[in-house]
Amino acid sequence: MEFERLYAPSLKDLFVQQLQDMILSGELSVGTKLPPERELCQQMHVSRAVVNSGIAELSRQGFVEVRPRQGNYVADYRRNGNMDTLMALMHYNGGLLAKDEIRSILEVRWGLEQMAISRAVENATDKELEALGEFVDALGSEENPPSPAQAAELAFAFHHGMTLTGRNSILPLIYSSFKVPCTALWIRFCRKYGVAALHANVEKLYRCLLDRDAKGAAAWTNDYLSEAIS
Amino acid sequence: MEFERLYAPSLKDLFVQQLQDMILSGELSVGTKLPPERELCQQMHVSRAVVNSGIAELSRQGFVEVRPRQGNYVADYRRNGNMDTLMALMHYNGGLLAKDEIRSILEVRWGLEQMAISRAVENATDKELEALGEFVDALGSEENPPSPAQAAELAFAFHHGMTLTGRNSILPLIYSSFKVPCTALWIRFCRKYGVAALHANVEKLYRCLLDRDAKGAAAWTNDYLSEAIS
DNA sequence: TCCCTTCTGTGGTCATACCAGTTATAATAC
DNA sequence: GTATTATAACTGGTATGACCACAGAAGGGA
Repeated sequence: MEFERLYAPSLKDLFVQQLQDMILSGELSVGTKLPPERELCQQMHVSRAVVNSGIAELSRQGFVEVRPRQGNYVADYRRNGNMDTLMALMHYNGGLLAKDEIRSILEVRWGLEQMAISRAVENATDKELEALGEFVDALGSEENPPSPAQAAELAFAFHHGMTLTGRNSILPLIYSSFKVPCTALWIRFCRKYGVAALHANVEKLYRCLLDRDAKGAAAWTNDYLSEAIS
Repeated sequence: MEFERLYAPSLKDLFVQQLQDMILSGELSVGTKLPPERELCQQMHVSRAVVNSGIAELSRQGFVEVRPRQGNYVADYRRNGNMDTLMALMHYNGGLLAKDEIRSILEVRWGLEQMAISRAVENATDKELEALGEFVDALGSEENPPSPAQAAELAFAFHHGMTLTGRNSILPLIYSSFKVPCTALWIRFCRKYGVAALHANVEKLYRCLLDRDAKGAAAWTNDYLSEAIS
């Protein structure tokens, strides 16, 4: 018996979702001026605070451009979007990603991964590497075999931990921003090839780190990600 | 005569800033439990709505962890932060960046830039490249020489446009997230070496794109960024 | 024709009130 | 005395309504 976690959406959430639907489905095209907030309130039977905070969230996600005292406009989220836009797009598709987006994410990860590895090989202390090993062990644990979701979480913890050892203060922040899409892909990977395959992959990378083998790690990245991209 | 743009901070902004100060200065250490929102209201003489929305923003920025119906805790922003954290840190320092952070940003840009270039060389259409040329021209315009701020804006538009030509839907989103720190660094660069130097740099990259010269572009990245890092 | 004033509409902000879940405590049954 | 259950207090979550400041249009006067 497994029960999914319940989530009670607030009026604001519903408002945001409805506008996302309308924008992403093309019902509201880029550049369209939205009705005034007061009008939206009346039509949707909510207070203005709901609409206002909802619009603010949509603005953060790059779907709407707010021009104070002029009006709200549908923005070009493909062009001016940010990481939050990506999250919203993923959530909109129910956590699923289109093939094209998967490729894009893996390409970006390839770039970041290479840098993270080279920095980690150079700068990580033995103690830090030891701490990383615990994630690898947990991932391959036989008495407590992790579920795909837990495995993805552990893999993320490992990679994130690796970025922390690299003496680059920005990389962990970016990696954190990427947490949702990354774990989604790892879960996908586990369902397809099994948790053991993910463990083997991570362990191979971990060995390279322990051996301070930058070339091997880079080669691993190439193999693993180029395979996954195709 | 130059007048800076005025900003009228709201109560929420002031609240957020004060807590950022206290956290970043170490007055509130990681893990500390904040007083209940109602108590903060009384002490700071504002309504709970101000405190609540301010805490929500701090939570987005990774400075505070909200545990509903339990309390608010100071979070480990170095470990669990995201891009918003970086923005907040920059803003906190008045747009200035520490040497270490500059190096970090340039390193990350190095990784992303290489990917963006290789993708653009492969996929950009002639028409798209032509459109990019306008940014280069504007950057080097003699009748309307841009100010450092405008030049940085143009350089960003060029690089961002380049990512758009690469048929990778994620890269532009990341690049947009990076807009603030990137432009800050370009402004710094212009003040140091002049707008013309930035123009020369961008034009060199543009030539490589026109010639579909991936190697040359990669070499340019290495030269330009490794020089800037040191 | 131009400029100034006035008015209307817009989003920005805030204080209040109520809701729901957590936790500690006290009462109860065994 | 201990375990269990009911209760109350406290916490953050949310919705509402009202007021504010500014942009832009409309109108009147020089």
